[in-house]
Amino acid sequence: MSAYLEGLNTAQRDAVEATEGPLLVLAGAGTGKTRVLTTRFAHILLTKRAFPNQILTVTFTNKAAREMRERVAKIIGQPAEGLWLGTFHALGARMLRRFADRVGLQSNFSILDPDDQLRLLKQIMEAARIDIKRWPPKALMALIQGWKDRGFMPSEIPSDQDSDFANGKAKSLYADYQARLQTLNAADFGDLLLLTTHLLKTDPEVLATYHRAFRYILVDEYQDTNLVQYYWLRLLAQAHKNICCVGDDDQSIYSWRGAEIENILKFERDFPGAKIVKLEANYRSTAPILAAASHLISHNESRLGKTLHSGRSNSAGENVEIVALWDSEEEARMVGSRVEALRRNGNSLAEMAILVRAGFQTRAFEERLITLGVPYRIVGGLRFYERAEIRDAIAYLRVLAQPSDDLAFERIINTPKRGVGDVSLRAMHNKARTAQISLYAATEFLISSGDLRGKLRDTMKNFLHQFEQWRAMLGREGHVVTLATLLDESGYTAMWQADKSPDAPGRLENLKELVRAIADFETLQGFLDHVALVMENEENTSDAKLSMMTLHGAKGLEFDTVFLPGWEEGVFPNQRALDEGGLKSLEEERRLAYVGITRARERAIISHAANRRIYANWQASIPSRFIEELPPEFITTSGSAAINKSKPLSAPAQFSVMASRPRQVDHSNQPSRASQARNILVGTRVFHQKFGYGIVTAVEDDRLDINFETSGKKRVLDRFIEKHGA
DNA sequence: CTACGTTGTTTTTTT
DNA sequence: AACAACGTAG
Repeated sequence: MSAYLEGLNTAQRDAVEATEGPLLVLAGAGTGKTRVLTTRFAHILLTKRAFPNQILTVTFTNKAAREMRERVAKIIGQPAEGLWLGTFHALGARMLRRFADRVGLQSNFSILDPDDQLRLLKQIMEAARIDIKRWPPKALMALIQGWKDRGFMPSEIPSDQDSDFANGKAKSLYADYQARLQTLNAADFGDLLLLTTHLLKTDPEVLATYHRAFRYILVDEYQDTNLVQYYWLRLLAQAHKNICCVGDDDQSIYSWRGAEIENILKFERDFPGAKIVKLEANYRSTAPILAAASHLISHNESRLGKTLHSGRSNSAGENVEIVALWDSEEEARMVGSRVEALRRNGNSLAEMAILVRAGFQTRAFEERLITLGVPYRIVGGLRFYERAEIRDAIAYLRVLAQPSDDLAFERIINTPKRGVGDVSLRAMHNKARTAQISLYAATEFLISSGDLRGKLRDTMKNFLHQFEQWRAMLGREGHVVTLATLLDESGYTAMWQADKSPDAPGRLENLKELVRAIADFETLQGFLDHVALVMENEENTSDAKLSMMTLHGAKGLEFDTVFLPGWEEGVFPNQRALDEGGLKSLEEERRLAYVGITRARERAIISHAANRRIYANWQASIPSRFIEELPPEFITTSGSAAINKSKPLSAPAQFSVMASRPRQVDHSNQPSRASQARNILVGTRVFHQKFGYGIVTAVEDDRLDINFETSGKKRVLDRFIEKHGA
């Protein structure tokens, strides 16, 4: 047997070796899915079934694509270049650029981000005299996205999929929007797939081109595909039928973004003669964690049904913990002290994560971790390319690359301030509309025609002249120098230098980083594509930090220790999801819980609080139904608000009383051991529930002066502190 | 054009 | 409660 096949289990090897015909690999969490995918890729190459560029490999995230590329390179022993390996959108863009003229675009079309889309839609709605207050543009954007996700061009929307948005005008607004995109020479994310699919469907030449190109197709995370992606794949696979989809129906958590769990559930029907391989041996987690996850997910109806079993030789481990707390603050304290305890036992922060259902939950933990001085990072906050200064700089580049990019032009025409107000801008818009030209061209026209007068005329003339110089420079000296020059000469850098807000220096730093980043790209177009499609920030992962993120953000990751707080009805399962999607959503929430638990290698700590602050006021909450769905023999329950079944501690009464006055406990931050023997001297390192760690600087009876590490000097009563250093 | 007051919003968001 | 986005006044 070939070396690369060794070490695979039987199912994995089956999945690798079944190269011909359709194959669905149902890969449970932690069963070696990526390994199978990359080994399969290598196997096809090494058995000489295809050349590297004849394999189409599709992922959802850039991260997954990158990982795959690295692993493939390792196996084939050379840098994996010229491959068709990337995200659906990146590959779609690549195809669309090649055949752009067939859908009325030029191959250098811009890719709009959601922000641009929204502004454009707003303009279109205003032009159609639609009341934006009554019909929010955001809703239209969602509607159009939904249509695109399902593969409908404006003319193809079936009547039962139409909407009564804006009294039934949605469809025609969608058509207006598409027409507008075409004149702007732009495409949105949805178009990258919608238009390529349309081409594959209607243009035999395009279809034949790619049938010739791809002999094998590999798809990752198939459970997350939406309808267009499914059509796209089916059209491409038609010729050779060698399509291998890897996925896990139990980890489908993006239905609200158009993902169709049906795609994976009906794979056999879609691809006749399909083979199915199930990967069920989990190499990641301990037996109790697997048991908990499996038991929980078995409550779902619509699933293909896999049973994970441990493939680990040392699968014994701690039970999954359920900790019942009084309120969200106590929950944060519990997590904080557990983190510290684990750390003292030699566990790295890099191997711990707090996974929450919704972003607002991170706040309590952040506060606590800051107090304790525990380094953490929030994964999935504002991304580099979403920052205002970066988007501005990129808008400059977009206008440079394509003067007709009106959205970019509009963004920067008055940034920094050039005295262009509503009135002037409207004049430009008017000209552009009536003459069917771009804003850039319209401005040019208004300058030479003399419609633009006085100071503004000079400013604009200079502005456009600058662009021409930069464009000349781009050809002469390349994009790196040009960007740096442009930022200075346009006055953009100066604008932030003059800004005295505290985040201005950081923004300038970001701009420098952007100039550094652009150097990695050969062409300006290449960079702009990267920016549009690979929106992510490389973070220095050098120092170990605890990770905090949403459950959605955690998919595909794993940690030794996973904290799963907020398992309360309403929060998780999320009430709004339940209201909107009923049973289907409940099942998706349950899959989310499954994803959360299966992130853990060694221990999972689930918690819930009896009281939680929602917006302004406190609300009593009850434990999540998911907790009852865990197997009792593999869980251990504890915590101050635990309902102790052995003692008759009438829980409901306790809840109702306390729920009415939750603040009462909130401020009684009593340390747990208030009456321990005191032996505190000047210089002792102590801990205070509210202020964190500090050194005692003076002692006076029961009062202590303490210099706290994070909150400075304070005088506190000695019963509020704990000696540290146990 | 900017500043201030009012209003609405607050689940998840791979591209 | 907190904050962003929007509209109106200066």
